Amino acid sequence: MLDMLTIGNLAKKTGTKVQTIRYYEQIGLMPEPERTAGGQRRYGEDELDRLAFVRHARQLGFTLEAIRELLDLSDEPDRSCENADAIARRQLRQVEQRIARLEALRTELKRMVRECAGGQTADCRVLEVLRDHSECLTDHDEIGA
Amino acid sequence: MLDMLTIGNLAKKTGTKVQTIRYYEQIGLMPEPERTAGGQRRYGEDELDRLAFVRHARQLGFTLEAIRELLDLSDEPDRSCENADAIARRQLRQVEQRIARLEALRTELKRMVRECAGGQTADCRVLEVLRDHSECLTDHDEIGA
DNA sequence: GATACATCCTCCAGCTGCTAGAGGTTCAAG
DNA sequence: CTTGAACCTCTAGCAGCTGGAGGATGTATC
Repeated sequence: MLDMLTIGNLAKKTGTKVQTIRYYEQIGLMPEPERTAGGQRRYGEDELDRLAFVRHARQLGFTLEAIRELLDLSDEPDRSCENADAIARRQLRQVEQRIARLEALRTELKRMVRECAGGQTADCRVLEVLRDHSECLTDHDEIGA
Repeated sequence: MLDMLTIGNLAKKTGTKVQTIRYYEQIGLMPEPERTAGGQRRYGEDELDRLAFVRHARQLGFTLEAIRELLDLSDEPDRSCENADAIARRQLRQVEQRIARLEALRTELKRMVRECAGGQTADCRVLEVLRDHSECLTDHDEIGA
């Protein structure tokens, strides 16, 4: 019980909010930790490592579902790492698609901003381009990032 | 009443889902349209233009809040277009930040995938990197896209 | 022991931007 | 006049958290 962390300290060490940790527990991404007699959570090294893993994967843009898979794989050290590799490749593909899409947006936004002469909204290029899709040069058909 | 559109036809013309149009009405982004005696929505040109504007701005990644501002500006043709310009610039900055961030992720993911030798999960580079943040070369501190 | 007060607890609601479904009504064509 | 597609309202759900209310606990100090 010496090196046990409160949820607040665990949060600090991993750069996570307290509520987020409880949320991860609720959805089964983090295990139910030990509790004090009074019902407060206490965490050990294992949980610290696990949460660090989760956070790091989140920073790399993995979904919680993908992280769940990675954690499961990580728990079975004898299996082939094919699966983990596939998940990472999939993530890489998604990131590349998002970059391509955002680059198209950037082009269009830059053009809008560049052409704005700064007069009245009646002649604003920004608003005009938004009004008339046919003025766009790039493809940006899907919505979202 | 001749050239009035049903919600379904408006949806088709703008590439929007019917529910989404009703949602936009609910949050005040689209006006309450005329109704038939039986209570069905009927749309005219103005609404078609407005929805096209909204959809186009969404495709360019503007938030609904930003779109609301742009629509308000668009309704006041005499005012300076400074504000519209500022909104577009802000959007451009955000897109550029997201690109920079995703590029850092791409670098890291590529490295992970490249180094994976295809053995067992115990030695998997993908999992190892996720476990140990210090192995990362790039900054990717914020979460999300 | 008593007290103070930071931190913890659970539960619930809300964020963005839609999307889906249940259960019922209206419209237009034949 | 009947059929059937499209419409209506209402509610709930998705990801991934975040915040707050209202109350209990843990620890330091007196």
